[in-house]
Amino acid sequence: MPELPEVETIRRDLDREVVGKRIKQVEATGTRTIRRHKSKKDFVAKLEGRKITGIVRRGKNLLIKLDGGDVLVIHLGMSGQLLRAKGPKEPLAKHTHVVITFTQGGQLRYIDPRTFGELFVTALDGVEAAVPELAHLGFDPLDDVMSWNAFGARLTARKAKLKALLMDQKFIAGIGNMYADEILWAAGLRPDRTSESLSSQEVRRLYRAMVETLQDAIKHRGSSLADEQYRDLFGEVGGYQGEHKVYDMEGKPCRRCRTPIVRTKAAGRSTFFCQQCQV
DNA sequence: CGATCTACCTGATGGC
DNA sequence: TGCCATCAGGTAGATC
Repeated sequence: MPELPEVETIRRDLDREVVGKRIKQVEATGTRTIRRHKSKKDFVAKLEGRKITGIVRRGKNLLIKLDGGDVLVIHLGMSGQLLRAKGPKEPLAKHTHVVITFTQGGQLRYIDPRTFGELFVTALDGVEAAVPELAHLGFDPLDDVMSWNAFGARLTARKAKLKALLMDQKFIAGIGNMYADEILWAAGLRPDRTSESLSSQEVRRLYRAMVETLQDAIKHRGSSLADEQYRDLFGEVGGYQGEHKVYDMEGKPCRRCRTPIVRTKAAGRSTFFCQQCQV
């Protein structure tokens, strides 16, 4: 569910809310969410007593830096939520898998119905190389600013369909199914265009569309769809779903040309686009 | 190398 | 009201 704008929104919330706090107690229910650890005990022991010193985002991953040299890596998968709770008296939501209680009071809770997400603690030193998912990440569309020429060269080096390429974390880090569609609409490019077929003008349009769409989505604190599964740290829904031009808009008139938005499959995923003004 | 499928899970939705 | 199929924001791994 959560893509770059949602993860970045949570990162900023965590930056304000938990940095500087010390972990008093950790409860983990079940083992699937912490599957990289050999035991629940091992996971808990690496967290208890540690102070949170900073929060970094790498693609869709959150890195919670701890004093003592470790880092808590969190990926929310399709349905993961990080929620702040005032204390243990607040009722536990169904599918709560990890509860972190701070010495200063308050809790951080991890909820995940589908359990595709995970949490693990590892050494901060060399983490980007040691964890394959981080080591293989491509450039960050917002942090790693590059020239249109450089972006075009990367596109030409790969000969993939644009939709698949935008979602490929090894190429660009952080874009998923929903924002890939929104970016391609903003760029006026069909999802099945191949990356090496773009004119220099189209390369510029794609780059601008990518940066502006993601920045705009962060400004609106991300997208919560009909199920309102995505929530920020405080349990609030995002606002960018109201700005969607194509995603989940099958049959609705295109905002540029009034042609009904169509739904297809691309890269194995539901894909929405305008047949008229995406070329 | 890229494209396509499967698996991992629970829950919501729509057709009958 | 129930049952079944399908779909869902992600990703890794197998296969062609």
